[in-house]
Amino acid sequence: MAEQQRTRYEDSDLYRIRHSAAHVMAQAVLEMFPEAKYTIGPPIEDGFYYDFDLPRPLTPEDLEKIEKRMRQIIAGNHRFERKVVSAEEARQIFKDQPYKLELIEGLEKGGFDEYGNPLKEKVEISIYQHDQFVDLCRGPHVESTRQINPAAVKLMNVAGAYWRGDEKNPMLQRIYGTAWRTPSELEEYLWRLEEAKKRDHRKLGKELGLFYFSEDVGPGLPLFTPKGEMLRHLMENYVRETQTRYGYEHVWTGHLVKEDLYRRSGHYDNYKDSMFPPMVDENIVYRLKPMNCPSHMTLFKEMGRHSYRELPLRFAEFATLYRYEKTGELTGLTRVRALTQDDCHTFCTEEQIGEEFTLSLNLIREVLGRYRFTDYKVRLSLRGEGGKYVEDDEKWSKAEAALRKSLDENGVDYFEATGEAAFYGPKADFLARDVLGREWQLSTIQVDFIQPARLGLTYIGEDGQEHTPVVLHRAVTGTTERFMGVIIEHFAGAFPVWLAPVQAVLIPIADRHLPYLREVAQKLREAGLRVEVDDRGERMNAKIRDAQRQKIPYMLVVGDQEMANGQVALRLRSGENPGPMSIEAFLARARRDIEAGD
RNA sequence: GCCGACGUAGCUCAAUCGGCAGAGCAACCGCCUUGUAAGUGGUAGGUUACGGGUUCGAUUCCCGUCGUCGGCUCCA
Repeated sequence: MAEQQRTRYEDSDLYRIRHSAAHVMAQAVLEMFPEAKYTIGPPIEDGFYYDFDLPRPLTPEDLEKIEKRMRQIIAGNHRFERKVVSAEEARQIFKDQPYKLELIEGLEKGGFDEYGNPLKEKVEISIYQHDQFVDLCRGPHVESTRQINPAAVKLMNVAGAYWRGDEKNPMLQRIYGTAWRTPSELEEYLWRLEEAKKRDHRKLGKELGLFYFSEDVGPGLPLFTPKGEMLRHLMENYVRETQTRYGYEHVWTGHLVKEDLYRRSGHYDNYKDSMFPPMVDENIVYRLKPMNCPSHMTLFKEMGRHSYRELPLRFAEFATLYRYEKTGELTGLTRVRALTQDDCHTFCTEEQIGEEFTLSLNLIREVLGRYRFTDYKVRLSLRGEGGKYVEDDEKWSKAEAALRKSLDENGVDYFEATGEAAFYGPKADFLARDVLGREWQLSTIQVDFIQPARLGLTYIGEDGQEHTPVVLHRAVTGTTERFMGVIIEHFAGAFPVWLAPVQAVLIPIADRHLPYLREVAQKLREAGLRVEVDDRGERMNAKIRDAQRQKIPYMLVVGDQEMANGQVALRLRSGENPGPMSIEAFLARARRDIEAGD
């Protein structure tokens, strides 16, 4: 996990190129819409954007025109001139630009950057001008528009975005663009996008016949086919067995909970809008369970008085939760309304936090490794400004100190992010990169000093007195649905043998081989393999083609020779052809591959 | 929820100006009995997402609803 020593993005050529391209784009847009109000336009990963307040929605044809005009501006070889100005001068320059005036006010008042984050140093107000276009900007830029390669710039799409990212603010139009040093870099980036599209789990999920969504059932509520459910089962079973080996115990706490419990835990105030609407029976109000912590804590309480000798107590559950995500937030399996968490709550003493953290960490490392996620980083998510965090400075600093200590003692490299904590405590979040370099938040370990006290949890300590336990919240793969989406894309649908819903398909060359094949299939099933016999009235070639497209790890072809010798001819989805071998030899090979995680 | 685009057969996509909705694959029924990525003939498949409006006539134009996609916001 060691961070490579390299130039920060902010100091790179690419950053300057993209930042400058954003200015050029803003110029082109302002020429097209002189009454446009322009706001901010920073470089981002792989490109840049600029937000505008425009008199009408942009069309794809507009983008083409803007892009064309950008190339002309670039060809003009205009210098980027930086100038430091006073707030007063800045206000004069941007007198018709209300968003810029708001930014100037922010800069003047002790300094906030364009994202609204407070700046540490006193800020100097600077403007950049090229050609006829002036922008309030900290820089840096390239020296001249000529340093932007016009053949390596492309406008991508238009999207809505709230001014300053606040949904109470007006909606602006954001144009996304990408810019690179050379056309071949641009080509490679576009290829990467294409590749990502091919791996899209929504597309592959349908092609591989794993899951569907239906308007009849409802948005964000996936339906899993037999193959999809097999995959779920394999995923959950693997984590379950691993957890058991690590000393976690599984509990089950159902799907409905009295709303009152969530009022006491604090979830109601924070999340009532993203819970499904209440179900009322006489005068009792129930909710579909959106999280497990209060249920697990209640179970802890109901199990009677706890001695310190019983701790740590680790309650794990594969619980399907229901969250009323806003319709616009739903995306395939990665954001659904019915989600199955591999959740765990560890009840322990303050002294045990370190050990329990290490246990969770080792579990997470093992599981992510098995799924071939080797590149991940850890984010220490801390509380930020704003009202959602429970007020109790002492408990927060204790939790934060405990988490930091655990991370340090385990030699984990981490970076910090304020405002990313849960309302009840800080988190260590694991962000894994998939083979295409995209980042996913998967595992999490959270330290909670708040909820156990709120819900009145106690144990009897060595001193005979009541104490409040600490709760560690922990998830490994996060949710089955989302993780399935991620691994579909990570493996491009070609799951390792241990995860493949169908591990082998048996293909006869002619119908007369079918009885023998069925015998072989039975043997393989008895040995624990998931196999299918392809007995359709198709030719072998067509069956191989279909098996390839289903990304089935092993194709076992049988003709007269194999049948005579009690063999199968193995073909792999890679196209490799190890050829005829005995059933035992094939089983040995399959066992080896499963063990190795291939 | 907000901004924008989109919604035609199970899938991928056609349909000129508003004039009888079409192809490939898949499915089904035959024939072929096959040696490592599509053998071949035929059949069937549609309230053009849903509801309303304009029109002699709507897949096409207008309005609304639902859903999907790209973002924003949110993510216990």
